[in-house]
Amino acid sequence: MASAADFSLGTVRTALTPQERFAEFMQARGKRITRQRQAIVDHVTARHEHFDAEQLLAELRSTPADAGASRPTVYRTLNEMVEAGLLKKMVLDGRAVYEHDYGYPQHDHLYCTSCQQLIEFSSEELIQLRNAVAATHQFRPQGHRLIISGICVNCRSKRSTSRQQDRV
Amino acid sequence: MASAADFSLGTVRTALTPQERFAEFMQARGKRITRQRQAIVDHVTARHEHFDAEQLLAELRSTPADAGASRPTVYRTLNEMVEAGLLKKMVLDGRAVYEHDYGYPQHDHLYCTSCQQLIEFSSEELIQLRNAVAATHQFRPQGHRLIISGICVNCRSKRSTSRQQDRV
DNA sequence: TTGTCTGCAAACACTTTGCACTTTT
DNA sequence: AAAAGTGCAAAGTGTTTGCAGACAA
Repeated sequence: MASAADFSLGTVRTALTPQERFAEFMQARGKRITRQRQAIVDHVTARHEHFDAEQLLAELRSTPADAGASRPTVYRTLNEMVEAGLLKKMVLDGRAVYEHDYGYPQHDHLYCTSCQQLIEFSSEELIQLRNAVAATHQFRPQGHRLIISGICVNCRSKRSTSRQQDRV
Repeated sequence: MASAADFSLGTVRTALTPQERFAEFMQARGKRITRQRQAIVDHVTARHEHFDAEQLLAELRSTPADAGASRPTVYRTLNEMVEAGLLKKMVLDGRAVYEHDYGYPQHDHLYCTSCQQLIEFSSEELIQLRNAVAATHQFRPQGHRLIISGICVNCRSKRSTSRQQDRV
């Protein structure tokens, strides 16, 4: 049977396309690649922004080509994509927000509480800090999530006009 | 009118007790200190662990002295306590978890995905890292949240017996 | 053909809200 | 007495699930 780990071309680049990886993951557990699942994976793969389930659902519906998918199917498929390692899920203001994970380097976020924009950043120091802290507590780290909330440049300037600002 | 900021005794220590601060906050906006609100604030203040709304509700109900409070009142009061700066709220696995904020130094968490335990830690370096990153993006930081998930010492040892491990 | 999917509607967990009655100030 | 609070039941979110018909392998 084929294995994704057999290849290793350089740094973060991965051997399989997200679609291939998904197919492999699904096949491995006897799940099928249906029209809906394919449409969802393709659509998500085509864009690199953060998004939530309802957004995706709406976009799929407005797409002429693929006939879209129902809400349950969208939610089910997003979960499968997270399990497959294609997407990473985070919870913001009560709803799940997804971002690409497969083939992307580890990173964290700046979250603008005024316009809800997520800005990515990576920090090698943070990883080291994380490992050091974990070691101190004899804790085995599996992952982490840092969200720095505040006001982004855009909102800082137009802040004077309309009252912005929300919870942290 | 009285102001909490008039005092400033030393480092992290605060002048008013949580109860006093809450009372001041409420008075300032014409809200009353009812039996229920008092019971909730007292109960929460008496313990320093992390907790969620349902837990608190159950504890209040099982407490003989105060007759407890209804679910809506518990939720309403928790929100008020967060607004008053007494509690900090974070969302974990779908529900809100609260911890003391007033008079406590900034800290972050290690989260055991096996037993759901939260372990606190503080890191001055993290604050600096945060500010440096924010500065790079001309972002005005208002707060941050770092959660390192993994397996705690206890679960690491008893891990062999029953299969643990969950999502990040 | 067989077993997995889909979509619908209903169920869910957590949290908030409308409203009549109660309580604090 | 006046204003704000409480509790109940109901409404809301966002997300999941049972099930009968639809479809991929």
